[in-house]
Amino acid sequence: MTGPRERLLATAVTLIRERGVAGTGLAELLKESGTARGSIYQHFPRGKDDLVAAAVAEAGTDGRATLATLRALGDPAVVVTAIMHAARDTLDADGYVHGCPIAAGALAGPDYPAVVGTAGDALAGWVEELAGVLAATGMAAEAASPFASLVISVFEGALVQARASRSPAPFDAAADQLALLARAQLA
Amino acid sequence: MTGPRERLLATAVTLIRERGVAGTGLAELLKESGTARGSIYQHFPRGKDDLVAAAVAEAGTDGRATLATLRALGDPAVVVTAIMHAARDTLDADGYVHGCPIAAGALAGPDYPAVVGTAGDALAGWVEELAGVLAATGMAAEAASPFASLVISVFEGALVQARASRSPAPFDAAADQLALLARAQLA
DNA sequence: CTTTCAATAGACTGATCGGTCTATTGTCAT
DNA sequence: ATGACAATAGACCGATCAGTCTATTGAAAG
Repeated sequence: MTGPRERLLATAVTLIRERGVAGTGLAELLKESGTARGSIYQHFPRGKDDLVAAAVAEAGTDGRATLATLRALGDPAVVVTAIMHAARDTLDADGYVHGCPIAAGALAGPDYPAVVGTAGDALAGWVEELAGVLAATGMAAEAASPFASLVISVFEGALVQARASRSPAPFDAAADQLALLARAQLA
Repeated sequence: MTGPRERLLATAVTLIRERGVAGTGLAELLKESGTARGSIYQHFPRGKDDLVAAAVAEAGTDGRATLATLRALGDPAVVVTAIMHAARDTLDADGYVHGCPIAAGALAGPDYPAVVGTAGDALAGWVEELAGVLAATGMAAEAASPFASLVISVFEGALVQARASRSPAPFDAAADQLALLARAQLA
């Protein structure tokens, strides 16, 4: 088994995906992760804001690594459809319970300044990574960055819409049109 | 001055836009709105879940009415750029403090089932209204609905991204590319 | 005038919040 | 073996949580 730090981070990611930052209590986090209360402040001296910010950062780098693997798909249109379909399938298999931990962090509000800042960094990292993938698979450098930003916006927004309506439709609609737009960007 | 019900709803919308549903306490809501505690349960017998759901519903119909006015713009590409620019300007003037109340409701989690359901209805209403506007301004009926869904996704996602990074860039990137895609849908 | 009831002010509940503390156990490296 | 420190278990703190209650005021309708 891993240490308490890793357990806390992994459990925090799961809980904020479901309930948001303010909706996640430390008691539940400790019980769910099987960790002693003191271990929080051993690893995150500034408490919940620190802990959740670290969890968001970890989820951010994980997501970025996943984006990097899409380079192998070779075509921008295929890359964006793969992102949308993966999100749809994950959400559907999950019962529309879990959202994006980065979005949860971004909307955490003024009580959690470190969390919000970290979420901003994570999203910027995703856009940067995706722009690199798109450029490497044939998209013009000037087009890649704004298009990557758009794709991340679509991903986050479709996730909100899909969870609220308990339907994968927003991702299906997005996949087709983003593929069309990706091909238009190439010409 | 309006009655306590209207004050509660308006204040609830403002607070959940900033802090989310779980992050908004009733004590703050009462103080901010200048309302007696008992008035909550006079108008919303089931408490916070009911009250916030009503606030989300109200914000949903307000937003839908705003979308309806965009019919006057006459061109789908102009409609979508107007949405993105309006969101950008509002957010920028606001200091990136307030997000979308419907998104806040959609992510409220299992403690607020009425809120999440109402947020889903509100988003569906937005997509429906926007699809009608796009169809009325020249877009093919089959294309209008998925494109409207995409625009709402972009709006919600760009809002998350913009707030986290305190930058209007996501909306600017989105406006250009959605206009391009709108024109491609017409051909 | 009287009845009715929304609205107000505020005390009060039990539960939970995030955070601090003590004491003990376990596990390394010296 | 000893010292250092992470990890655990759990009591404890003041503050806040959503929700209930009583008492009083105000205003409109009969």
